[in-house]
Amino acid sequence: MRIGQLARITGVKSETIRFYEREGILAAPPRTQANYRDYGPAEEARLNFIRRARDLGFSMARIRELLDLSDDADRSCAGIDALARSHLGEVERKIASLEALRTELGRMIAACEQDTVGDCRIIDALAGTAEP
Amino acid sequence: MRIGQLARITGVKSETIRFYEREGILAAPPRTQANYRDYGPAEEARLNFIRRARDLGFSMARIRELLDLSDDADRSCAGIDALARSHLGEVERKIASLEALRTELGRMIAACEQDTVGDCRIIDALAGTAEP
DNA sequence: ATGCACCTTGTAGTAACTACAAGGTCAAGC
DNA sequence: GCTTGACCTTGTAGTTACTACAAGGTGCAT
Repeated sequence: MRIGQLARITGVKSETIRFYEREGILAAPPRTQANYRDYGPAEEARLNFIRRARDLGFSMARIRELLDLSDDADRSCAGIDALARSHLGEVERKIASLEALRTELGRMIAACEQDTVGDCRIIDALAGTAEP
Repeated sequence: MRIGQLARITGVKSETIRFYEREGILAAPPRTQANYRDYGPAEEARLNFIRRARDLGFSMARIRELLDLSDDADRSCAGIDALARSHLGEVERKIASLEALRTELGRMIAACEQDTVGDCRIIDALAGTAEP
């Protein structure tokens, strides 16, 4: 598959795909005899992963770490464990925040259905005590 | 509370707080007689909201919309409903992605505990079919 | 043989910060 | 009373993660 089709399928612009390749987050694919990048389903999956992880607010550095978990098959369990645990913590915090937001949005929609506007506590949904 | 303390409490730099004020996402607070910005708990909550929403990958534009839901008390239920529903959809998609990621990270940690490295399917966790 | 998708390198724009400089005010501590 | 640190302003410039476009070239289908 060429870059244009991969771009259409994943919703990532061709230029962004080449950018990811330059950044080393997406390996340089084989080339056709015409020097076109030739992508397969593995690259498609990896690109979808990157795009979704970015959408979830993970930085490129963090995504690189996550991808390393995937790439370094011959890695020590201790290393994998520590990194996976740290990512798991971040993921769980994000889930908790999003669930609070979901609850509040659901509450507002329900109130609207009964035509009782109600007060909006959407800020409170995410405004728990701060910790970086 | 002055800007420095708010910055310490929320983990948002003073310069970023002023930036949010310039951008109109955080209202200009009252000033002390010394012309210092004077923040209260409401601003703290709003700032925590903004910071967390950014961390979850919401754009400033999207955050502005969410805050509008909170600010415009005298808004039509139809308008609130449509906007809340659209945000709810995005939130639910994000939760689903994060839950897949959580499951896979948990699986890797569990495998490591038994010293059976196992294969990493972390990419598959987020690489479902694409839709922008 | 025309047009479109691809190739390269390079520059520049965007969003959302982040940093720092210059020049000034305010108030607490020595 | 004077220094020090936190604040004020305006302004410029750097960072990350793209996004866009230009110039000049290749491959290939119609």
